[in-house]
Amino acid sequence: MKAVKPTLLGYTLLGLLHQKPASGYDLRKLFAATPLMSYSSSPGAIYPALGSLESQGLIRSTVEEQGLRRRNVFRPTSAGTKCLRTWLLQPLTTEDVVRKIDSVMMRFGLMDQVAGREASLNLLRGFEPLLAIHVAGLQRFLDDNGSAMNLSGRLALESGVRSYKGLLSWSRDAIAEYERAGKRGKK
Amino acid sequence: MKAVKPTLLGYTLLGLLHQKPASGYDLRKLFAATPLMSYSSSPGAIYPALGSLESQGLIRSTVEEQGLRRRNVFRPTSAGTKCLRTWLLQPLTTEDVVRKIDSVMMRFGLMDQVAGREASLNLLRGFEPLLAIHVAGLQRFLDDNGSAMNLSGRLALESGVRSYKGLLSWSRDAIAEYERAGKRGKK
DNA sequence: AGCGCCATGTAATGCGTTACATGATTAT
DNA sequence: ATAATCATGTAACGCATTACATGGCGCT
Repeated sequence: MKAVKPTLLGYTLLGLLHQKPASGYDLRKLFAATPLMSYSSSPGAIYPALGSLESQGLIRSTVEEQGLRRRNVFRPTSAGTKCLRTWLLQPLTTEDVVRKIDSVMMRFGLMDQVAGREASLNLLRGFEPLLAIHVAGLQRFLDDNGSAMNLSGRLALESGVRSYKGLLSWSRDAIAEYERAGKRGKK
Repeated sequence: MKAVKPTLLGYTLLGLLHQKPASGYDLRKLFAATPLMSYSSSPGAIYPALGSLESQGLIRSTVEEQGLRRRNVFRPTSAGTKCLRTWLLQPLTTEDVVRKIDSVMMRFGLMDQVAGREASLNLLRGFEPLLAIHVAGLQRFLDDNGSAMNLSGRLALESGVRSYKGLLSWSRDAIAEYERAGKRGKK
């Protein structure tokens, strides 16, 4: 078995297709219409990415001619779904928190549908302590070096610290929300 | 005169060199030691970027052999400083706010040293209303579509909204801080 | 007949990442 | 002596961006 490792965009497409089969054009519209992500809806990004997923056997396309123009509708293969799950369920690393937040949030956003609520809650429970550690480190750096920096530099750094603090409190709220939803579900 | 347009990393290096001349290795250490940015300290990023800046005439290198090993110390040329200022003082666009926040924050962080406090405050004053508009748009999308999304998807979106809200309130605090500092300075 | 949208792509370009490579110098 | 650190790079690779290209369909 060969190593198959889509890019973040690839995984994202895979996740979206898992939620609902779609054509390249559908996906482009989706990217353009939702603030979900920082991706561009450019065809030069999406069509090649779909092509590469298909050539790796992770998605399959079927042509639909339903009265209108020809549409190339993609859906994940079982290998694709498996690959997606593996990516989603991968344990979180410090590196993920420090430099790949986008990827983490994307994984989380797709998680419910593909891997279930248990898994989502699990991810959050791993996320929170890693965030707490990182926030503490940033705060420490700011305390140590802030006074030696010029105002705009210090404020820029502060904005980064705040943003991680916000994420930390978000993660706590999100855990609480899952726990509430879980209780309701079991009643 | 040819068009000279460094990348974000290039501008960042230019800004750091404006604050203090440094060698490639110094810069790598700086990137590794400070949480300032999301960049990697990999030599494969920094040395080529420095090379390209040099070949564009934006920085110049002088070899220093002060008792130790050979060090290639870079500093901006006057063209480099001018180019940096132009980038910093460029008006903010909606696009910047929606998809290039990193670049905006980097510009702000470097601003005091290169363009003065007036300019920093000016940037913030342009930033705040653009942020407010964007936050309103995100909130609107969330209100309209939130109930139709699954829990993890909605929470992921919420985290994005919160993060922009945090940035908005940061920008207000930062403006206030500049105004206080300005008053103190003029007394 | 012509304009604009639907739908799919390709080509050129440039950038960062990872990994590899080299040599000189200080510490143990 | 040899390991670690200083200091500089190069090569291969993959990826996204921008811009261009094509053709069918629907409206006016």
